[in-house]
Amino acid sequence: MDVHYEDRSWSNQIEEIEKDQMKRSGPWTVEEDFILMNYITKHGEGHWNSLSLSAGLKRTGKSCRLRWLNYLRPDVRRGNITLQEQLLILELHSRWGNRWSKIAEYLPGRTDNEIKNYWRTRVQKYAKQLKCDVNSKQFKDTMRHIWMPRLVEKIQVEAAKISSTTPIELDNNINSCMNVVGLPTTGSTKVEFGSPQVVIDEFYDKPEQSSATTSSDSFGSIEQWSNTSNQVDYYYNNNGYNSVNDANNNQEQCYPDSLISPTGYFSHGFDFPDISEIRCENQWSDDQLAVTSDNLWNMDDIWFLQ
DNA sequence: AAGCAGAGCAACCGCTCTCTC
DNA sequence: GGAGAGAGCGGTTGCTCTGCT
Repeated sequence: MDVHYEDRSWSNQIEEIEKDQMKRSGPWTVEEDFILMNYITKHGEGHWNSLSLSAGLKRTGKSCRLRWLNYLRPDVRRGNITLQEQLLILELHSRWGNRWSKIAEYLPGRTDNEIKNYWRTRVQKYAKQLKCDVNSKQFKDTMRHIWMPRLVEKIQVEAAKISSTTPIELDNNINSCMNVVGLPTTGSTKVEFGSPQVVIDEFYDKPEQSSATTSSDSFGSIEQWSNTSNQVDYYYNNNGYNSVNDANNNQEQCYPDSLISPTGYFSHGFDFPDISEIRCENQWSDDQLAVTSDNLWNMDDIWFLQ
């Protein structure tokens, strides 16, 4: 809906301009979504202010951009944050803090807004329950020593379930596989089903002794290989990596400079510390530790904390 | 059934960064 | 190098939904 001011009288033009400047706010309507999607499909994204005007939307360019990026983009993934994604968020947040967009880069389809909301609603709530600051050492310790092992354990259980019941047809069902493990779908991703080992790696050197099957699609590739370890290892790599020698397979592997895992969960192995010690140190009660969302700290899990 | 509280999430705001002229 | 516009990012707000009393 192009507006040609030059075809009208001055008063009409001014009226039109004033009308354009009365920007709408609040929830987007289906019609507005449709207009925005149509316009971007035809003309592409960018230049949001002029896009808004040209498309005939009474929204600010910023608002259009946000709506597109967080909601209308075809590759936006909606729905529950998976266990793997939760683990990833905790890990990456411990490295980068509130760099939501950077964290979002590692969770394809998730937006920075969504991750930020997750952090604020779930993680900060949990910190509140523990009566400690989300940035405190106390809370970071809980994350590292209690929450993350718990997540890893749950991921292991899920992985075991998958391998013991239905073999996954990697070639035919790549997207659902990615959904099951909740792994990034960009770059090359390796997932070991049936054992706790899950590897996310874009430039990972394949262990020579492992037998692997690989499938790929437009999003990347996924590789399955035989079990050699009971550890859960998450290896990340991206551009600008450094190398770490892997003692297990005596082979050099590449790790990104920016992704040396601060918590250790995404490095080689991890330790399960004495939880009672941490609890004692921080004087946390069962109630404090047991009550939270995400089904991670329900009452059934109290045994774990004891 | 009504009222209330809390959770979840979409959208907005303000600041900063980047790019262009 | 500086100004202005556009874009991006993180923090905050406010609306809606759900569950509890």
